[in-house]
Amino acid sequence: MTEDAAGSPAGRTRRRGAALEEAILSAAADELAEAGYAGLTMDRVAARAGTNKNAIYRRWPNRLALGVAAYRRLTTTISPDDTGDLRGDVLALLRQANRYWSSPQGAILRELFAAAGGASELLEQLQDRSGDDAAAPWLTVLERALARGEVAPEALTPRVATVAMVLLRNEFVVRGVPTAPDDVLVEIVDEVYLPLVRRRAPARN
Amino acid sequence: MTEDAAGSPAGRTRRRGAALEEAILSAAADELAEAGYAGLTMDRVAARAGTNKNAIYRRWPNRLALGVAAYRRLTTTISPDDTGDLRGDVLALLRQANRYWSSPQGAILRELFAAAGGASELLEQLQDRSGDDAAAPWLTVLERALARGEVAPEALTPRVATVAMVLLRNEFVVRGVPTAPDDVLVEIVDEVYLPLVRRRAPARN
DNA sequence: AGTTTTAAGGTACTCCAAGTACCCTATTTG
DNA sequence: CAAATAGGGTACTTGGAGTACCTTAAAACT
Repeated sequence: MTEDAAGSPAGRTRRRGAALEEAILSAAADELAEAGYAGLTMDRVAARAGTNKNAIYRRWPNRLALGVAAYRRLTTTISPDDTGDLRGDVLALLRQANRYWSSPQGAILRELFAAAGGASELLEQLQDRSGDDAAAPWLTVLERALARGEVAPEALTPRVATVAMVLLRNEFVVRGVPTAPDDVLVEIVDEVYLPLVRRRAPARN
Repeated sequence: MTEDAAGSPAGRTRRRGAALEEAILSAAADELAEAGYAGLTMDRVAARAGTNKNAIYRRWPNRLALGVAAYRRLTTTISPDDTGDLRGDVLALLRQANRYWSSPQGAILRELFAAAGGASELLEQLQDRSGDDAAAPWLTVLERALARGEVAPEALTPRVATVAMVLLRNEFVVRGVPTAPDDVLVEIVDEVYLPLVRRRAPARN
């Protein structure tokens, strides 16, 4: 939470450019955090930033674009634990993902995904958290496991590496659960992910 | 497309109950098909059904609920081909799914999913097409393959059976593509699905 | 048949928020 | 110091969801 209206508009020099943009984004992020995307209104963002809607619309074409931009500053990075074995690492990562999507921030992310509904330019900006970039920790975990001989080398592709995460996201999208029960995570890991990535008999065909 | 306003309101006996409900749903489905969920307005549905908003709100609590109800009558069922081998069956099924999600109906489904955004009661009603019911054709295909000795028996669970479909849906949700390129489907099948379901070395742990 | 109850029809309204228009003024640029 | 740029203030339009309320047709009841 930053300061509310940044003091009385009288006693402050008029902000421009980057400074104002900062203030708007910051206000929008605060509003997002408090009320979610559904509760993000342009009037309130303007008021909170101590400016008006014009200044916002000069920078972002619409509410959604502002929402996406503001979301990016709520974001934290995740790093994979090292539990010493593949199953432990994978479960840990999946639990992190589950916690994130269950968190208020995760709820906002889901709202934005829903609102973007296929607008790829905007979805791209959200991908840091769930798209290709999110493959990195999974690949890290698999690399460690590969060194220990636990996985097949073919598993080291983004498509394969992120399967567990994708399946988990599916729970949220399709079932609308607020949080996925832990046994679902375990099931995903044991029934799908481990059998998939572990060293396996050479494919016929 | 059914008739537009069902004749002049004067020359018709006043409809009630089921008959009216039918007319509303039918009008809503037509509107959905023409304008998508985004373009579905209560006023227009009412006008098209030759009634008024009250009659609608007496039956559905809000626009989304009406949209979901109307969607269900746009829906067609899919049946798995039998190409004779597992890879062919799976690819065929996945291509069907891709075509569906790329179709206008698929676009509507995606809009509704987005608008429902976690309202489980409504999501449930959409699951016929993408949730557990959709597992049935995959299980059928796997059963056939099991009989031929192509897959491991552990693969016959909904979670495992639907992995390919879930991965494909993910492409739509995360990337916002209007349609998934065929090589993505092939990749999903060859890199993930087949290695997963095929008879495999017993898991160590 | 007449009476009561139920639900449809008609219409007008409130409410809310997005996006726009305009004009005035402070700041920067040159 | 002038011109150009961009912020501030404010009021407005638009559009659609949801509501209120009254009138009237059709059922249900007796």
